[in-house]
Amino acid sequence: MSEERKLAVLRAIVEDYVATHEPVGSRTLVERHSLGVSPATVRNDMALLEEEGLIAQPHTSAGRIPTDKGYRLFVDKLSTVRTLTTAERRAIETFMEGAVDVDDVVQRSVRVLAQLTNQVAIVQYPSLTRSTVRHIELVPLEGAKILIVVITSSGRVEQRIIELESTPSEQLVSSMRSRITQASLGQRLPEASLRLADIIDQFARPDRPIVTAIVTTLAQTFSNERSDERIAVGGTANLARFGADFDTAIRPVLEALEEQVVLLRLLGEATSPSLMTVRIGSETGYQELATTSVVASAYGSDDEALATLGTVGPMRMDYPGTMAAVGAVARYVGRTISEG
Amino acid sequence: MSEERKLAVLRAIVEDYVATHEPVGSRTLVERHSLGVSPATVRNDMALLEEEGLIAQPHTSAGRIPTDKGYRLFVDKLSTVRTLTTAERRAIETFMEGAVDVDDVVQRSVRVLAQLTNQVAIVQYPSLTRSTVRHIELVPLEGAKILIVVITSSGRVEQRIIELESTPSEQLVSSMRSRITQASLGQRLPEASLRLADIIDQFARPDRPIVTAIVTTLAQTFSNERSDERIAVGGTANLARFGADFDTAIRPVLEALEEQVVLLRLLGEATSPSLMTVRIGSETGYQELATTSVVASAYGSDDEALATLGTVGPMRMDYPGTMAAVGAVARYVGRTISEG
DNA sequence: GCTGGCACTCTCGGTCCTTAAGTGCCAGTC
DNA sequence: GACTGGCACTTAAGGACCGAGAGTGCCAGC
Repeated sequence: MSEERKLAVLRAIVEDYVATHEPVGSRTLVERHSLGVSPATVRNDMALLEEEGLIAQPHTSAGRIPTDKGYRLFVDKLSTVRTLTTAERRAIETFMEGAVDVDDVVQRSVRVLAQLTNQVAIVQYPSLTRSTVRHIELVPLEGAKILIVVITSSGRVEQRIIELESTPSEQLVSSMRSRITQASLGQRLPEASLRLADIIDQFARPDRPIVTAIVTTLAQTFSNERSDERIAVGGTANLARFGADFDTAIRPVLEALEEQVVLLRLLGEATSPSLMTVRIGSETGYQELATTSVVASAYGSDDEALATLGTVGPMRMDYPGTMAAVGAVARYVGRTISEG
Repeated sequence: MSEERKLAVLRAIVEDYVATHEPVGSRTLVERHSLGVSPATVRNDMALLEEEGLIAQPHTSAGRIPTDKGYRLFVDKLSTVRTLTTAERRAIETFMEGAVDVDDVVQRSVRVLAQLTNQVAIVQYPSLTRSTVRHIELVPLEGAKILIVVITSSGRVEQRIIELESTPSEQLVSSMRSRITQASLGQRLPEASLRLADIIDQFARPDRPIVTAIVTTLAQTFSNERSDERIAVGGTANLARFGADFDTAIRPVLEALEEQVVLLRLLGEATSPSLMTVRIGSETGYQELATTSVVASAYGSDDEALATLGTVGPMRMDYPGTMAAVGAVARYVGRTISEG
């Protein structure tokens, strides 16, 4: 009894099942892969694999399919990392080049990822709370309105227009601008938000209502959780490829896609860039997604993760290919965004 | 032979079929609606309606279902306009209140529309080419970079950051700002784009490279067709309610939703606000959407349409209810956006 | 430890039949 | 002349049945 062969059998089962979408039996397995043993031997191995909970049979007389645990082992130990073909690399580049701003980068990346993987692609917009303040601008508009613009290190530009109770003098505006800049430049947004509270006292009492209004708006913008939760989704039409098991495979995914909270949990926390997460079936933590897997990766600049992106697809997916695509797009997006 | 009764029968068929999703026969029709005649009489009417192409039977021994033409007649002549319940009105208000900017308004409206109609909702972002320039700002950043901000009458804020070949003097910046403002303020974006070309000559020759760079970027931003095509989609999970006819009803819609061009054609041109379009089945112009209908309405300020929004759903939908919801949301969004 | 052989199990795809729903038409009635 | 009751006809849907095919588990032998 060879332990290696047992794992080779598991690998063969996963690969065949992913390719054919049909339970794979001992005979076809021997035919397609040169295992050098007879079907009967393979059957013995299969019995053991089944005992270990790595494969299962849908019906007594059917072939085997991998279980969550089987895929997990496959992903962890058995799969060989695939690199993208040059055609695929070029596809990413042509698709992404010409993006004019961060929003555009995100939207294009969602499309290219969906197209590469033939799955549903999800891209989280660069996190506000993780980026730093690069520039702050106050622009008086007509009336007593003022435009507040914040540019972050991730290239994101947030703007608010608010109406003040009276028109501030040019001097006051420029004084606010410089003090606000001084307090927040280079700071993480949450910290900047804290620091700003202090500067109100630095202004003359009559000016304080105006300063307060502006600082409050800024603080809100900095800690805007809504922006942190923004997500782009694409490739839903690929759900059609899941096969006909509509209720088990498609409806739950569609429902999950409508729920931002669920999506965020699926993508997971962005820790360090180039960190790849694979959640298989029940590992997603949602019972309805028991036949679904999620491949996600953080993206960002060299040292720091800005957000995450990934794909949602059937558990029986091409893991090496998907992981390669997700990784490549994440690297590309990270580079593009940190370049500006 | 009463012409009125014939139409009453058609109305009853549409209403019943929409409610039950099953072909409706003469017996059940008489039972459910008090038509005051016998099934046999209804059968005669049905035969005539079928001759006119208003209803059809899927199989010889089945009941009748409305045809495209039947729904069309129903929508045009037979349906009574429904008004929203106060609960529904309140739902719109609570959902929409607290929107911080235009993007937020659009995203919220898509959700509320999907929820009200139980269908897929589509909202086009306010058209850039249809709005006018409200404010333009040039903000020098560190290095030779400059931030260009455009605020449009629809509340949309577009911004670009470009790198100039050299740092412009403060004087030049303020001169550019005022001339650009003068040339474009209040103008439609496409017109503003044209006018800007002329102001380059007004500057001294050494400054022209910088002016040209900025003006070119602005012109691009003004005529940015990408923004004109931006669309938000929501409620895809409602596709699950279409029933089990996956290939005919769900896949085509998912595919259409991925194609912005198709979506834009479905929504149609925004002409005047409060104009409602209903496209039924083959009227959509796409063979794949033969069992699908689109209800769309333009929205905008009182006198002018900014963009369109609507829903995509099964041909067998509750037309009065959907039209009421689309109309109400369109009015609400139009009001919100034109207010600021 | 591997293999061939064999009995066993279970799904899948047809076929056949019955049931139920609905129609169209005709002759009769008000 | 318009409506109605009755009746023969059509068809889809659901259930029972059956055979074929694929695959397994196990055992005896090499």
